[in-house]
Amino acid sequence: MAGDACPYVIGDDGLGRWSPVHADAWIGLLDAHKRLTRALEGELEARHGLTLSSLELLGRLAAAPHRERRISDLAAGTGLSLSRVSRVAATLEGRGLLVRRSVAEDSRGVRACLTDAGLQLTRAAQATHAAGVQRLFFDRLTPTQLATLAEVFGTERARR
Amino acid sequence: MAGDACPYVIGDDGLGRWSPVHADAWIGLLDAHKRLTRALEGELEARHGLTLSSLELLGRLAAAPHRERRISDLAAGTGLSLSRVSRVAATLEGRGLLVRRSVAEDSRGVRACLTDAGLQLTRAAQATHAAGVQRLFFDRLTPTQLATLAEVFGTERARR
DNA sequence: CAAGATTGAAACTTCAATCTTT
DNA sequence: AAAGATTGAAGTTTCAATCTTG
Repeated sequence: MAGDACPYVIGDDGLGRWSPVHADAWIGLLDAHKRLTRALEGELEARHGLTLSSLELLGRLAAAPHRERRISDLAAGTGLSLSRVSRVAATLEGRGLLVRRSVAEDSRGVRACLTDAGLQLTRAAQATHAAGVQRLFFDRLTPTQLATLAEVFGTERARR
Repeated sequence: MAGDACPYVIGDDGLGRWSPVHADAWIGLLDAHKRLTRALEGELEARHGLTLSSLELLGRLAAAPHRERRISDLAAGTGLSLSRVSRVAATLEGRGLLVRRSVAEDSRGVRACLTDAGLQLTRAAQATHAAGVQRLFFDRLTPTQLATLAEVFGTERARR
């Protein structure tokens, strides 16, 4: 807890309140995330018919050796649940963007294999997405701000 | 999994790959948001049976004069859709945390009125939530980092 | 029994009617 | 016709079986 300047106070009306700085940082973070993901997801959906989850999966496949990965590896790598990966993969397979094949050494396993059409769409969607992130996020940061964000959230990535 | 191969960049072709700083800032932001909301929502659900959306609504009611607000005001204030507010309000009414009554001057309108039980639960849940944000977010930031985050995301709040 | 994957049921959210009132 | 609110249908995600294989 904070020592002297307790940023959180239970007011007379029973409401929790933060200092302006704390509110800007926390609520602003939530709002920014909402705005960014909505805009990026909308762009992706409109131009390529993909959700962010789909692109995350496709991107992992495109970067993988042989452009294929086990379902469980995808789940662990993305932080998505196993059932969700299974369902997204089923949808993408229905669109011909990937094919599911069994794993030779372990008959329980299933590997998702990116098709040529899938790779093509993935590249296009990644270009759209990267441009969007640049425009909506990076372009609005000063070099100093960017460095601080990387410092704060970089530890987040190292954790995984 | 291919080291830190990032699913959001174009990848092996060498096109548009982000620097480590950019990747830390953007992907770390997404990961941090996911981790924080999951932890906070889980805590809130386990201890009070509330979602973040529910608490946001209840919090607005607790802060409002007479502890009541119109459905449409709640929607506008929280950024949630009207139908979502309507459904969340129905659930909360079913639990006896609020009551819906008509608006005197405008028979189309409905106001959500916090009950005593609702106020009590709201205060408890807000204390839990605030403590969680403090512990999981603020406590991990230096004053300088906090100031920068407020600077970056504060403009986000001013926009609304 | 444990692990990999899939599926059904349920929760949450949004979109598009729908209904009532202004 | 426009605004406030609700509801039905559909999409997304999670949880809890379920099935198969090790």
